[in-house]
Amino acid sequence: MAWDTARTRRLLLEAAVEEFAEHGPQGARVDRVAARAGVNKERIYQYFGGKRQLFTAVLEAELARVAGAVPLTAEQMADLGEYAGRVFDYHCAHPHFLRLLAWEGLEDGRTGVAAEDERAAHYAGKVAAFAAARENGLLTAEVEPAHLVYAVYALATWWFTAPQVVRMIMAGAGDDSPAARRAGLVRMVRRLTASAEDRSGDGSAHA
Amino acid sequence: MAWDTARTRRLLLEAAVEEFAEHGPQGARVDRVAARAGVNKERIYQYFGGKRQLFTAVLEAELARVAGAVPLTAEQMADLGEYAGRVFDYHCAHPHFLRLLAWEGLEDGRTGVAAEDERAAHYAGKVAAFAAARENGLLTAEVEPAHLVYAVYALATWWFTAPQVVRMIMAGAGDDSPAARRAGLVRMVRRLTASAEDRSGDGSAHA
DNA sequence: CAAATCTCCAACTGATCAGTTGGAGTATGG
DNA sequence: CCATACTCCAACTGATCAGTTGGAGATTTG
Repeated sequence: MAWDTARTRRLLLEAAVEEFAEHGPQGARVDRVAARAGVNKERIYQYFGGKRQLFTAVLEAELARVAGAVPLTAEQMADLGEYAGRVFDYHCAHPHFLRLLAWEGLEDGRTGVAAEDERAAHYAGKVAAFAAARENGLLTAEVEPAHLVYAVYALATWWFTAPQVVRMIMAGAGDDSPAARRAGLVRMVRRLTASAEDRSGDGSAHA
Repeated sequence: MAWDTARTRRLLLEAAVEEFAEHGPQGARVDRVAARAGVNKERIYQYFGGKRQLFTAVLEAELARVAGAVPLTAEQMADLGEYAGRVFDYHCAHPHFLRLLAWEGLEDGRTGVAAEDERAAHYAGKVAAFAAARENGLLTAEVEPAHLVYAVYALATWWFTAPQVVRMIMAGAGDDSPAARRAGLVRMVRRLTASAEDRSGDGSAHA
């Protein structure tokens, strides 16, 4: 049978995403990654170099996936609430990513940030789109575009980043389903980003 | 000289806060905690039981501190933007806490949440205060009170939770000082929480 | 088909670290 | 002033784990 090194590599990377998302760069066990992949752990050193590099590879792979998955089109720009909703949906469906990001944040300073240039460019694009929308009157001028970008991501993702706190906050509330969370998120982002003209309406002008 | 066991305990706890905030429950080293405290590590097992229990003790101690530090008074309730600003200020001054919380969030599910009942009650109090303010017309009725509580904390704390992402988002922006961040935060929370009457004004009615 | 190369793996190594132990020093109570 | 109990510590132990090695088998190439 022909060798399929690409498959072995892919199996290892998939296993590593799970392992690192679950346990973080410290808690992840190289042996477990190999076992999950059904491959000898020595392959990790051949293909990736070591645990550290494997983590970076995992982060870069997931970063690439997420960047393409939730694009910010001109249409999205007209209703940022719905855009935030889609970001929320993505992370509901792929809970690994924000865990990896959280671990990266906690390691921040100790090690460099993966793929920093591409990511910086990615976010610069978002900020530029927000700034353009503000020029066109689609977006409030009361708040800095960069701060609005911050708010959209903060509101869309904090559910996943501090799940234990969210659970306690929502404990009393009646409906705490993902759908209810999403609806609240969409409404909040609309309120936050709506321009003055839109705001004169009923607050759900975009619906 | 008289024994001062309380002091030894306190030294260990302070050292442990630093160590756990920096490296997390996995990465923290018992030997390092003892060295920082200038105490033999065996004391940790006598006073706290073990690494795990020490982490819980650390979390509970910090939780107690933060709960008292940023109260939500009736006066605060009238300007939630400023309340969010004070939460932000606290975490600027005490960066340990949110790191501990982030680690707790990542461990969520694997181990129980520390002091869950007190904390749940704490957040229930916030939600109740928001609900009351809504009745009084101080707060928008468009969004669930619990979701507004979520938003205030998400917006006030995400700076610290995903510092690497925030850095990239803010890269282009001119002024990215803590003061600028705080100002943006205050304005956003006001926009988000203002009731319909307030919103008819210029958006900074609370200033 | 033989030499060179690649894939795979079990077993090993050396370092690290949580947790323990035994004993020496120090206060306290009778 | 002695018995008891508490405080402190250096050295040890056993487990875990990242990373290595040497070799067995499969594949390619000339």
